[in-house]
Amino acid sequence: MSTPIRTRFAPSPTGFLHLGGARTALFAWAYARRFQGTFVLRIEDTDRERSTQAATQAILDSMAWLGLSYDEGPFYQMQRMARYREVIDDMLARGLAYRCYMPTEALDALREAQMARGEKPRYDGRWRPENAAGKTPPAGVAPVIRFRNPDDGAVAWDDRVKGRIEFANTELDDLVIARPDGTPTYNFCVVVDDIDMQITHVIRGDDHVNNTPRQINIFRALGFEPPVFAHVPTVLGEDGQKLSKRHGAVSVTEYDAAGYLPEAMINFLARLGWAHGNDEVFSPQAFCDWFDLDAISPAPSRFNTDKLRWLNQEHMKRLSPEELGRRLLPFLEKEGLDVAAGPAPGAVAELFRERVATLVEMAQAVRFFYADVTPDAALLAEQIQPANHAALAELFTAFETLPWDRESLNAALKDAAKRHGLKPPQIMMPVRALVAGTLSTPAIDAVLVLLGREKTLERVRRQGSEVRD
RNA sequence: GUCCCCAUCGUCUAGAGGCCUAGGACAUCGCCCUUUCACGGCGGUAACGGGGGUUCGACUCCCCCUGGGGACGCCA
Repeated sequence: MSTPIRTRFAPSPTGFLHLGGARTALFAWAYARRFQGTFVLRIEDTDRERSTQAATQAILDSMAWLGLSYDEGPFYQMQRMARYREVIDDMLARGLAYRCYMPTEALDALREAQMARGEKPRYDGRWRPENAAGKTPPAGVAPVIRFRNPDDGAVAWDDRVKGRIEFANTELDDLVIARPDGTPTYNFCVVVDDIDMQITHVIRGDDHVNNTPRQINIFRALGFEPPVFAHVPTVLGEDGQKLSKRHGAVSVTEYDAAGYLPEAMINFLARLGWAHGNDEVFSPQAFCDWFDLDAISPAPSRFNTDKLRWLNQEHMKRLSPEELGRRLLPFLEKEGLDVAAGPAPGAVAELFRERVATLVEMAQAVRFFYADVTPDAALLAEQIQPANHAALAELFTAFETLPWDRESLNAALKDAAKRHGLKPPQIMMPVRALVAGTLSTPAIDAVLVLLGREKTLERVRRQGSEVRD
């Protein structure tokens, strides 16, 4: 019996949850689900300047929308201060950490000088106990606390997605684990939290690989073996550049608002850097059943809207009409439509799901079922001409009494055309223009059935009054 | 600058030394279906960055180059 798996997602609430973060969360969540493990949510809010409650809420909302449910948490690092101080005091007492009185200006100058010499900028250890003997702390400088990193040897780990990675300890310096005001810093909190929360697998963005050796050193100093690490590659924008605001939508909530289905989003994000043979369209459940760390590609991948749109349509096609209608409902309301005044959203959605890629597009396309349309005058003039006046007039009269079903409507449409020597489109297109205000609709008989006799007659009579003259 | 990582069609990817005449998907192009727009069906264009090894045999393993990305904070 192997130890139960515990993964975590640890965002810092300094902004919305972006696509890269969402995919990282997805992988950590799926891995826990796959092996009946525990998924922990931890909010890393030690940066008081930039952390906001609004950002925390946005992250929570995004995860809820995607269905990434957590088993423990959310834990907030700001509420764990006492614990961090306890560990820091212990490290100080055991000589694993020390106070450094170097002013930030001096540090900046040091770094600049090192860069100028072509060296990697890093702290020189001047306040290490062995170097500081005899030095008196300058007055008025509140010290930071630094972790005493090993001087030699190497730190290595077998990354589950990147393979073996090794860093020489000489590349690392003594990092600050507590600021002058006593608040602990990221690399330190992460280690204490991962130990306390018994995290077995750290799945995070690969912008953290450089932090990993430092964290491993802290784990060991504290007497713990580090967890398994899996660094997932970056999600780039469509242009191959790092994701940023100028790429348009980068927040997952924007995809919710744009009418994407969460299951499509999960499907898309999952396929970025991961594959299960040639499977392209699958459910969140299937993903959890198939997912494993070793199958993650080590290379960064680009976001692709075309593929997301295609996947979204595929998932819309897989939903039952009723369910799709339920998903569509809020978008109809957002369009300002009175849903009660028209056909059931499910019936409409079933008719339109093969022609649009998002729920927003669908809500816009089905607008004419729920609100009056004012066809463009030029469109009407183009569609309604002397040649089809008589046929249309005859058809509209038939509309008053024929059984209101597809078969009857279709027959009436064709008969009217035939009797006047017209081709079916010559009669169907004007009807489309009249009732929908556009020439591009599903089969017109199906549209009319849903629209209903009353509204149909109302529209053809009012808009097409000239036909009867 | 230093360190770390990465490298298959335009894009996402399959590929664990012979199964590769490199497969799938999106996008794109053509044809078919069609009462519009879609959907769907069929077909096409399109890739192993370069150079060295290792091997009977490299997309697959090793090295170098090139090209990308990331890190170097009292941010996370």
